[in-house]
Amino acid sequence: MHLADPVSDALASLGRTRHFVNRSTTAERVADVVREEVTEGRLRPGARLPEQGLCTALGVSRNTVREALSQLVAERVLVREPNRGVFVAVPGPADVRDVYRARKLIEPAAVRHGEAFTPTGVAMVRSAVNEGLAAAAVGEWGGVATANQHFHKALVALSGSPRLEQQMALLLAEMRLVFHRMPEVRSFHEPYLGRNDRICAMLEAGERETAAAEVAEYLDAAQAQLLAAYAQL
Amino acid sequence: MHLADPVSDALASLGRTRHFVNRSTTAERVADVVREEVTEGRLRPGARLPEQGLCTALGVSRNTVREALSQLVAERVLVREPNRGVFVAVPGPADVRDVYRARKLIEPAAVRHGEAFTPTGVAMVRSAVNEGLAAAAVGEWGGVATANQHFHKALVALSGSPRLEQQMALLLAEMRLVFHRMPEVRSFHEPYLGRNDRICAMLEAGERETAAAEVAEYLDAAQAQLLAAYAQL
DNA sequence: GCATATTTGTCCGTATGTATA
DNA sequence: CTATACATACGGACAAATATG
Repeated sequence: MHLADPVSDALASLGRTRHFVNRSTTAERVADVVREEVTEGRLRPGARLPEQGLCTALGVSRNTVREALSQLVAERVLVREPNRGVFVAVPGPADVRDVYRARKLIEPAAVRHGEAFTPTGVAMVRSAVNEGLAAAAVGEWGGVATANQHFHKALVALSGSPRLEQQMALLLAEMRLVFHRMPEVRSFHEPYLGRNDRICAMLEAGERETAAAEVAEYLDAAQAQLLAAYAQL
Repeated sequence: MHLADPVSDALASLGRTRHFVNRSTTAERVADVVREEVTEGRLRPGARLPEQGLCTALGVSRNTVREALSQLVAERVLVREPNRGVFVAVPGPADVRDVYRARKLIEPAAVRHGEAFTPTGVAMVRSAVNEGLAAAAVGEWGGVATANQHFHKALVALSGSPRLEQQMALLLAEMRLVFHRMPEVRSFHEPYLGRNDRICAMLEAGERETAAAEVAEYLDAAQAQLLAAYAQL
């Protein structure tokens, strides 16, 4: 089975640890495994996930698999086509536009009015910026992409709202699917390293208003670049 | 069973319609029924939902029930306590604060910068305002509460983002649980009818900035009133 | 266009671990 | 502490929908 290989590599023991560490349910662990397979790009957008295949690969029952898949469908990582199965989501231009519509409301607002604008909060932003610079220095473009997500996650964390952070996590997970559809991931994030640094410096200087405006402009540019890439696809 | 009565009243036929109208899966329909039972207040916060009881009441299998319950847990309508079962969520003061934290970022931003600020979008807001006034005129305070939710839903719809609208729907569902914990629901929404009308008038006049500021103040007042009510509880 | 095989959606029975009276 | 109730997870079964030859 074409998808059994990467999946079975990544888990080895799901039911085995059940008796020792029952820190979560089996379905949750299955969902975690599949989610990581998707976000890491080993399961590409459009890939089919047959229930039976996952059962044998993961060594769990079909009921458990179905529960995990339902959860991931709710997270928009997978989509369910009735009586046909579940597939890795394939975000189109309309999805990109809507994700950025939501981000352009949430991120600047969190920067501008967030209640968690504290030294530690800003330090988290700085940490993400440095993580990106370090990854770029050694040419790890996958690491740059991850650091970029941490950057935007840290921006929303300035809101101080766990619910908004969770929503942002879903939007960023969708963004990973968008990037996995593109051929040139390496060069995409690099231009934004400098912008991240500048925005972070504004935050460290307490200039929230200008930082928020810069974030909005940043998101506009990123969206335009992505849609342009989609057009040539 | 103490919870079988209201549930069994509300459905009558779940599996029966399966052969005729298969518009959605059984799990989805079960989730819809339970969600409505909760939002309508027939299942109160803290109520327990035993899987077996739901099975017999709804005439579906445990697998289907578990799938539906998982979905509602993801929506924060229910909470799962490992190996103990699922319960209707009991939002505390911290939840109220966080829901309003998120709303105070999203709603004013949607009013201020939303891409769907159109005559039809504003008309939806006006429609919700009128719905509330009509319900209040005949003393239907439950209808006033529902109309109020439609009002805030319409505000976020001005963003033009389906994803933000869905997120808002989750937040409003949590708010219903908050209201169901309070004894005086009737009088709570009434003072806001006038504010809704004023905000709508500002939108109709194109004064988005002042409307957004008014929405922010509105939300602050509502949060304070709710937390005060929680303190005397 | 039709017959067949595959997969989903759903149900049932059962075993085991956990929490509570 | 025992016993009961329940959640968790498994495996098997079948009809219906879909895909395939």
